[in-house]
Amino acid sequence: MVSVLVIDDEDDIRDILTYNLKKEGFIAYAAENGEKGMELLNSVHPDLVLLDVMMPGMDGIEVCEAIRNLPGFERTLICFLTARSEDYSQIAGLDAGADDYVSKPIKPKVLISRIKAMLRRKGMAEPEEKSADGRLVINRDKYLVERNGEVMHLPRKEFELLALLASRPGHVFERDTILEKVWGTDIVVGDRTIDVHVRKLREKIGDGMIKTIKGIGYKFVEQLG
Amino acid sequence: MVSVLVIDDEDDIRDILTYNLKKEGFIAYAAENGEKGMELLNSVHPDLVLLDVMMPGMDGIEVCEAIRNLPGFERTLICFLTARSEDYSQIAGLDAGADDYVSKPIKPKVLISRIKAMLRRKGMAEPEEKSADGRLVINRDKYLVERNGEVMHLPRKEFELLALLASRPGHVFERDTILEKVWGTDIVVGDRTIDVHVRKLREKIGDGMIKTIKGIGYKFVEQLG
DNA sequence: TTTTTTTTTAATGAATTCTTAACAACCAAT
DNA sequence: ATTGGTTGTTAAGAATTCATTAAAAAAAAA
Repeated sequence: MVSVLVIDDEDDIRDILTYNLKKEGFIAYAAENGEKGMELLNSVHPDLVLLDVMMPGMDGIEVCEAIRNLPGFERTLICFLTARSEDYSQIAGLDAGADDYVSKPIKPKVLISRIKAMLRRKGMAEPEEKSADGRLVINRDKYLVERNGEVMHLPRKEFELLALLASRPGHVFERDTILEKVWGTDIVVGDRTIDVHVRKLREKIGDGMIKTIKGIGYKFVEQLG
Repeated sequence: MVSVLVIDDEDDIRDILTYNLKKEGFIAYAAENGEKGMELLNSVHPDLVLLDVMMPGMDGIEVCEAIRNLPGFERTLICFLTARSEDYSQIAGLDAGADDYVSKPIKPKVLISRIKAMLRRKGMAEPEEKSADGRLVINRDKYLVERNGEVMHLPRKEFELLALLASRPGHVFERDTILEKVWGTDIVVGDRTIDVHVRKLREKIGDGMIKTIKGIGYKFVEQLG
């Protein structure tokens, strides 16, 4: 399931976009400014961010740079929403790491097709991911994990769970977030399912890598000296 | 606690920067040239390096590259200090992996805000998150509370209660408000429940942080001169 | 298909966290 | 001092949450 975060200060735009995104089967979230956007980003971990350039407070460029510099969000797609009057080349010059631009006024159909194109592109070359602490190398397209030179294969769910947790060492992922990111929103699984998968992961990658935060969720341990 | 290493050959600059950094709650170190800087880097492992570009001996660019190639310092932030006369684009062209640039003459306030922006992007703890007396850091992202460098884990209710009180130091939260925010509206708990949680918090974060306002509620102490 | 692997559930027990209850201490107003 | 109301403290046991196991169900592979 693909989730999209819309950050725009205009109420109408947010409503139109989230409505159309949901109609297309995306999970849509919205924030009215950069600061709130960054908060939501942390909690929902979207696959794509639609980002208005001109906003009061933290503008789109700043938000984009902030996202690009946030560990764990390297693979998050960013698409700028620009007013027609704004000079495209200027924005391109200020390129802060966005994946695409769409000009206002936004035609929902155009936006959706651009989004799908971005996702398609992203689906092609997937570089290997490294967890921040360097002790674990995660190879996304082969579902392989390397630990101290030892390569092991993990089943899909276990792999996705590990990849999520390891994407931000130290960050506590709530159980809901884990369910949403690994299992999706439509499928319903019992509460113990996560535990069992964590159990298997701990068995395979070694105890102590994944820590339980009782009442909240799980986290991947941070770099230790 | 965030530590910063200043590498600059001018005594005045080093003094001004370390003074301002310490005033802001950072731990500051200084070195007068690249070689000594690299030594200090190894021993103190700072979160951020402020690096003068023009220095006798090893210049800033070289130091930056050296840091970037040093295992264990991939996440160390680097910020160049550049003289206005130096061509920004040239430095940008020589980009050796720095995270930001600040032009001389350096205005401390500008520098501090740039540093905070960098830390925010990097997802690191900011001095801003500190509570009133500067000795408590509440990190919701990691569900951790840090006190005098000692990190501790709090159970959910205690954490939420502390986060609420510390969100507005000095503000008195009524017992009803606390119940509503931390426990929710539907659940009903007895009168002593809050007290017990406050008791446990005081035990863990130290007495004197949370004050009782008899007949009203509780507050987190304000900034003390 | 059959076999194997992966995923989910269910059940039990352990651990942590939360709440209560009883009483002590405190403060302000009689 | 006495009273009434509020908060502090403590310890016990409720309630919640998680770990673990085994086995069933589903999915993938042979």
